[in-house]
Amino acid sequence: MAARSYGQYCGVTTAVELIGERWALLIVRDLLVGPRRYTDLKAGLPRIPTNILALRLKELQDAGVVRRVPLSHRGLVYELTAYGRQLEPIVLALGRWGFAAMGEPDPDDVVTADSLTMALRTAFRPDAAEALPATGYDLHVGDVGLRARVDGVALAVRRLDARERGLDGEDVGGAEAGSSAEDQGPDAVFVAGPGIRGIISGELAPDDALARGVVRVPRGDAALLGRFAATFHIDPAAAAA
Amino acid sequence: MAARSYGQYCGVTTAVELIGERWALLIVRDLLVGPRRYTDLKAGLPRIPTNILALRLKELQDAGVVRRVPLSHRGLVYELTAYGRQLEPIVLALGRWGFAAMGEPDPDDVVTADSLTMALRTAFRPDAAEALPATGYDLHVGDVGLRARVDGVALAVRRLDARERGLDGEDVGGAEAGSSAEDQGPDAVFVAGPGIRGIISGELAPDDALARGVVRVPRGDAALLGRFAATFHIDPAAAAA
DNA sequence: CCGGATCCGAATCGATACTG
DNA sequence: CAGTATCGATTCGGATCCGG
Repeated sequence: MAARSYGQYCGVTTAVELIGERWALLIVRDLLVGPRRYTDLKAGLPRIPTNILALRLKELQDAGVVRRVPLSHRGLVYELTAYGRQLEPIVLALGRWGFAAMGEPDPDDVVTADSLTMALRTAFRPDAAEALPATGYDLHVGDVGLRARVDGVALAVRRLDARERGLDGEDVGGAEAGSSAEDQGPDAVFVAGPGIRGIISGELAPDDALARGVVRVPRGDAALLGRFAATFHIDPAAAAA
Repeated sequence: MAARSYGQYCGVTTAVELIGERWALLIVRDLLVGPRRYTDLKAGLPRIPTNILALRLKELQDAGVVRRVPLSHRGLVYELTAYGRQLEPIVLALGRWGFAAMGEPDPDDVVTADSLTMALRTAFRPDAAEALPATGYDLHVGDVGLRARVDGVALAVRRLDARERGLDGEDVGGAEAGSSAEDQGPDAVFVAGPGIRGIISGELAPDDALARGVVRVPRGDAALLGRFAATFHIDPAAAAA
């Protein structure tokens, strides 16, 4: 028996031996959003030591959770195996559970695109979305920008690139440059804000104005905020505040 | 920010900070079966260092997951708070996930009463049980003895005490001494066996005969084995072997 | 830049001994 | 029973370095 084994023949014990080491489940969280290169993972986990990231990736491969895929062109990505993808409901449930214990963010806590994407998936209520017309939302939290498209019971979240994020500060909703062909612009744009922070579990405060928070719905009506709240299970009172 | 924090404002990160330390989730697993004293936990986690157990219990209390309750008579127990109990579906799902990766037990792996109880809860299919008449099963794995009573969609598992476990070796099913008033004796008695090992994720092999495994249904018919397999989602072929 | 490997001090874990 | 105290063994964190 390995020296560091828990010494029990049990499913929970086995699971914890596979994905219970420090940082491992956060790597899985980011890979649940999509395949990622080594550097992407490092950027998404700013405080992970590089040797630990390399070690965990090896261990997760040995565990059959992660696969290393060379890219046709050059470079390589890590992606979850089918077995690893089975962790999705568990990670989402853990996120929901942990969310309830979250207080105010520490001043130098960070919100990453992948953690925010998973937070949206966590909060998404397909049953609430099903009754509504398809809607797109842009979310800006710190320097992360995401576009969430809700359509029937489906949720699609993608990152906004630098051009699309160009619309910040006071002219939110004005610029339209970045919208790509297959993906119409958002029906609403949210910036930081306490209500948003509530659901998407993230607020980054690079400047004071943003820290105090704003929720703006520049291209739709205020009812969109309520729809957003219902779809993502925000406390509407907090969102309205 | 604490030096050891992951530095992210995210539900998953928060959850992992609360219950991601080594041994923590296994303490939660055992407490999901019921309140336990310090020495019970130590016995259920044979390889945990005592200082780590003490430290984790403090951390879990600070996290609001565990509560320390003085006993009226003397001594004290640890129990989960309502927030801690919300981890049950997550721990069960993790157990199911880890179960799929379990190979043969290491020779000195151990099966504890609490891990076995949680394994039964993990494998239990209320929908399969619902159609069946109420049935009791006694399970003997190594020196752990449990009585599982399946009734409608409910599953109740309790430990057999030393007297009740007295029926081992060749005279399994013979002795009836220990059955208490409110809890009729079992309809079937299972001893170790490969099929059993399959579901309940446990085999301890104190002697060779037991290691090779036996499945016996002394007081019912063989159909009980199939019923057990369905209710706890065993591979019937493996169970029959 | 990407994908790590290496080195070293700091923090944590594990084993054992001891105590109210 | 319910833990502390101590100390060596591991692991983690931070920084630097390296080959493609």
